[in-house]
Amino acid sequence: MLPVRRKEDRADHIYRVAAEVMCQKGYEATSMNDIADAVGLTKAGIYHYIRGKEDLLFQIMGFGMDMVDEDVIAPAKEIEDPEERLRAIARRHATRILEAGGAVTILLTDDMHALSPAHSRAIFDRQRVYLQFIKETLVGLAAQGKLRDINPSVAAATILGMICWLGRWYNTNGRMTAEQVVRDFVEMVMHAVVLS
Amino acid sequence: MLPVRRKEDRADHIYRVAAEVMCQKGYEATSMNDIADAVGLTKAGIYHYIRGKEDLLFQIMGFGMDMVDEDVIAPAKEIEDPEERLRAIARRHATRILEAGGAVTILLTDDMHALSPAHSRAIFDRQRVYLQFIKETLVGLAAQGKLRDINPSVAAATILGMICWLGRWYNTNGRMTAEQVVRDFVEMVMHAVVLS
DNA sequence: TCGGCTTTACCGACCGTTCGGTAGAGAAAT
DNA sequence: ATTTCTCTACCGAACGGTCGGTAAAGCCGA
Repeated sequence: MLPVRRKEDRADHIYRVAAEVMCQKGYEATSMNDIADAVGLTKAGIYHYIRGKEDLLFQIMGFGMDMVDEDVIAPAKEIEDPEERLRAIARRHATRILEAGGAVTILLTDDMHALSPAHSRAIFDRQRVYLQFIKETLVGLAAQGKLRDINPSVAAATILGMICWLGRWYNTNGRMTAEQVVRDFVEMVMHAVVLS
Repeated sequence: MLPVRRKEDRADHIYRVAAEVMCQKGYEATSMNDIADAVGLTKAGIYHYIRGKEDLLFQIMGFGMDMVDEDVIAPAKEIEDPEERLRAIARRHATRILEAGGAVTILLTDDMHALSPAHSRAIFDRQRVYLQFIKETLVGLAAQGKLRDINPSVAAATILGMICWLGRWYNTNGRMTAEQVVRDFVEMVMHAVVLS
C-alpha cells in the first residue's frame, strides 16, 4: 500500500475500501481484520481513524445517501414533467450503481438492522424521503392520466427494488456494457408504470 | 411451545422457525441461541436434529428452492404460450412470497456467500436453472414478436429481482391485501417486457 | 431398566475494542 | 549543528464477551 500523506485521504480511503468489502460480504460477515487487511493496516491501526464498526457502517450509508441526493434527487427535482422526471431518476440511479458499486448499493440492504436505533432511524428517514419522492412523481403521472391502473406505493417500492437489485448481478455479467444495461433497464421501468 | 411428538415434525419445525429468524435478521447476525430460543429448546437441544449452522442454511435454501420448483416452475411448464407462462411465473412466485415469507424469500440474498463452496454451487446452480427458465420464456416471447427491444438476460435478471424484492417491504405495509399487491405487481412485470 | 430427548456445563476460536508502546518526522532549544 | 522534545501514525498484545459446537449427565415414557 502506497504511503498516504494527509490524514483525510487515509480516512477517506478506509471508508471506500470498507464500503467495498462490506457490500460484497455483508456487514456482519465482515470482520475488522478483513477491512484492515484490505486497507493495508492493522486492526488496531484503523481505530486511529474511525470510531467503531457500527459508526463506520453509518458513515458509509450516509455517504451513499449523499451521492443519491446529489446525483439523482437534486437533478430530478429540476424536471417538471413527471414522465421525464421518472426516466431521469431511473437512468441516473442505475448509472450511479453500475459505475460506482460500493456505497450506493448498500442503501437498502437489511444490514440496516445492525445500526443503533438512532442511526437506524436517521438512515430510514432518508430512505423514506427518497421513496416518497418517487411516489409523488408517480402521483403526478397519474394526474396526467399517464399512470397505469396500479397503486403508486406498490409501484414506487417495486421501482426502488428494481434499482437496488441492479448492483447484485451486473458485476458477474461481463458481456454487456453499462450503457446497454441501463438503456434496457430504463425501458422496462418506464413501460412498467407509464401507459403506452 | 407446544410439545411435538414425531421427530420429523420437530425437525421440520426447527427448519421453519430458523428460516423465519434468519430471513428477518440475516444469517450471520442470527446466533444458534436465537434459533434455540425461538424454537423453545436449548442450543444443544437443536443440535440433536441438525448438523450445524451452515447445513441449516443449506437445508432452508433447498427447501425454498423445492417450493419454487413445485409451485412455480412445474405449473408454468404446463403452459405453452410464453406470455401466459410469464404471467403465471410472476403471479405464482409473488403469491408464494407474500403468503409464506420465510424460506422462499431467502432464495437470492447474499447470505449465500456463507455457504461452503460445494453447497454454494449447488444452490447457485438451481438459481441459474430458474433464471434460465425465465430467460427462455422471454426468448419464446421474442419469437412471437411480443418482446420489447430489450436483452432477455437483462430482463430475466430484473424480473427475478422484482420478485425477490417483494418480500422485503410488504410485511411493513399493512394497508393492502396480498391479492391487490400481486395484481399490481403482475401488471408491472408484464408491461415491462411485453409489447402492448 | 432401558433408550431417546433435553439439559447443564463447558471448550477453543474469534469477535470488536482498547491500551501501552514505538518509529520517525518536524519543531524547538541549545 | 546537534540535541531534545513532541506529536502523529501505527503496531503487538491482550481484554471481556460471544460465537458454533460438544461431552456427559439427567429426565421420562415404554
